[in-house]
Amino acid sequence: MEWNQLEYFLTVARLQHVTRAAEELSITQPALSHSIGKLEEELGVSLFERSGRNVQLNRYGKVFAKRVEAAIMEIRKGKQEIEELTNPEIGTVSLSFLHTLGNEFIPTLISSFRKRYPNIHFELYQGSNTFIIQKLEKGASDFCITSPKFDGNGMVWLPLISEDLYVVVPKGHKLSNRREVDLHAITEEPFIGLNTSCGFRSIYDDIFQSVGFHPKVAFEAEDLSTAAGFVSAGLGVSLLPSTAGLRMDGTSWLTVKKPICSCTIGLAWKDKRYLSPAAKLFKDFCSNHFCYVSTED
DNA sequence: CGCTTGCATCTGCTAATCTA
DNA sequence: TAGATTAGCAGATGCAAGCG
Repeated sequence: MEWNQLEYFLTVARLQHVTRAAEELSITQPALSHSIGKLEEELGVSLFERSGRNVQLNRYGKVFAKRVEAAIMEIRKGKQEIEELTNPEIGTVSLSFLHTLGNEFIPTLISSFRKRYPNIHFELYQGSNTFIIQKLEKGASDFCITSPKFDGNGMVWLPLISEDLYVVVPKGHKLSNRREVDLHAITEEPFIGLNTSCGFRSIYDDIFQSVGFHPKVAFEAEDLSTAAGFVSAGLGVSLLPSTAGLRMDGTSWLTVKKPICSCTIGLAWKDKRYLSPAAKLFKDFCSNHFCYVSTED
């Protein structure tokens, strides 16, 4: 059974006229008649009711036509999907990212990219560090944008930008009038931390370990904005990046004089996994767009 | 192992024939 | 007489065997 036999069959079924079907298919009428005959022979049943010059689908033909139509539609859809995936101009990039990057960083990045490649679309997933890394591991995302750096298990991580971290205190706190402080200034303060599902947790753990003390954790929040909200409510102090949306009323942001506190946001992907041309374009775009950071690392 | 050759099969053509 | 079917032919393609 050949693809063209099925197309010939559907054309005759649609037009109910062998000669007109042959004209539409740009073959001779006998060739079409022969092809239909061979198909019927292979199936072991007649597909058409022939009365004189009229050809009409019989009940076998109707059943078969329904299935052939569905199969041809599926194959066409498959071809189209592959075309979309492999054509960089009309492809899709699947990207997962941390909650806190959704306010400004990701929209700005995607907006810049789409100015250059307007026909490339994005599938976006937003969640905790654990969630987005799982998405990448399972192949549900082409990339994830996260912090801190993670590698191993066949992952590649490209640093994009570095963000300074600030000591955040409630307005009216004894430190709130200071512009900068040493990290040791919050040794005895109730600290609003983050739970381990948040990637940022390991960043401040490393920083506190490097300075030789552990903060007195009062609460562990799920994400950065919740932590900022707790500080705003006067429940403690925290150490946070100056990400858009975190600078709430009722908080003061103090530069950390010692040690240098920063975090790097990067793009991660699986090294050996196939990347569509559209995904490669996005990776190259990120690499060029943020090259000043990449070259520093 | 790779290239060539010959046979078999398939597809589509024209011409002839059949049928309503 | 128009349109469908059949017969026979040519070209294209696939496959297996033979050869270097």
